[in-house]
Amino acid sequence: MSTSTANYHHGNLRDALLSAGLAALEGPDGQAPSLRELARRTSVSATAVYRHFPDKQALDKALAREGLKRLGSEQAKAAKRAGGGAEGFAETGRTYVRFALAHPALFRLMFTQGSPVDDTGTPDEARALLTANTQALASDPERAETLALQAWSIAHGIAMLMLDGRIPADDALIDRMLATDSLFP
Amino acid sequence: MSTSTANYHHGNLRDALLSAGLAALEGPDGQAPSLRELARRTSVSATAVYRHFPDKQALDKALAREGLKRLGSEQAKAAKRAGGGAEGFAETGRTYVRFALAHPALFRLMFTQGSPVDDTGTPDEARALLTANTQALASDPERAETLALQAWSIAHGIAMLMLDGRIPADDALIDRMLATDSLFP
DNA sequence: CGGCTAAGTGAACGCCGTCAACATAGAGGC
DNA sequence: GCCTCTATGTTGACGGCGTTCACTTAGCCG
Repeated sequence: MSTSTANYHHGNLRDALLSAGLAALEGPDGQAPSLRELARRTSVSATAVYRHFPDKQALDKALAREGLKRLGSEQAKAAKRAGGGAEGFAETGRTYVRFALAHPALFRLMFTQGSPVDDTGTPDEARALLTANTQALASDPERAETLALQAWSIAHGIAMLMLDGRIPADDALIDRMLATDSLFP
Repeated sequence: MSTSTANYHHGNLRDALLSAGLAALEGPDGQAPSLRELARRTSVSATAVYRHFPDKQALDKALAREGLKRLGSEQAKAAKRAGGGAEGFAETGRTYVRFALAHPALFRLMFTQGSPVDDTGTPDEARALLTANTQALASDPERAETLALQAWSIAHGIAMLMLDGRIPADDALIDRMLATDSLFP
């Protein structure tokens, strides 16, 4: 979120709404908050929201973008902590799944929200990490791209299946499923 | 009452609602239909639905169950057509992803709907196939279970990322990503 | 044939997202 | 220093949603 400070009139509503939204998404209900609920929590009328977002979807998209940013930064931190390389790459995968389990509603929102084709050319950090890591680990660039998509898919699949209760949300299981030597010969 | 055919009174509403629901889920809007919308399409008042389902979620669950059944049967057919074995197993994966792309709203509903822990002990066909295939292909039973979850996750991940527009929904790409020799050494 | 119950109806409630019309606070030109 | 202009807020209303309640009806069973 941006850095602005003053809450002069009623406040810099945009940031306040995003904060309230992120807070609500961490709530125990696991539900995406409604626009009216967010307005209520910010002590503002529902229609005030429309001064800052054209519609609810735009608000959701902004929340999703913030979520992506956080995921990327956590992954980068984890990879660095692991010392980069293959082990760092593996750590980004584990972090991906753990992030989903730690912030289920936010994670869902991040991917429910429309395709990111509209992004401004700069890919998010998570994606950049993925590309960089796979290119470093594979010789052939085509093989690198396939590897990137495969790695993303398996992490995403594990995350989703665990969120949906299809697979036990077990930390040890995450490790076992993502063990690099049992994947990608 | 006879459970099957007649639409004497106003019809066997339950089946009619499920049919309408499945039809709506195939629609181009990619949206899950509302309870009222389904009632309208069945020429019945909204509250009539509550004679057959305790709430909307129960209706959705019934639709999800039907979707799972169809997926399982398509997978079984595909595996048989491929002659079983490793190639048959690979074919179930491809079929999984193609099913998701062919019926996006239904597929989403199938997994959005609460955990199937409440099922009656008999797992769905898709799951049974997965277990059987992996047990046949791996020696160690623990390795078989891991393999099953990994295979499920990567197929599910590809499906979801393609549905969400994160990855191009390209048939050739599905094949490339699921190529067995590039996964699972 | 008459009553019982399963299956349908309509009105109403409190949510939701959104629109149109109106209010106001603060900035900036005169 | 006042006055206007605009950005930001408010109220009220609309139609749609899921759900509850009180009511009607249709067909079976004794």
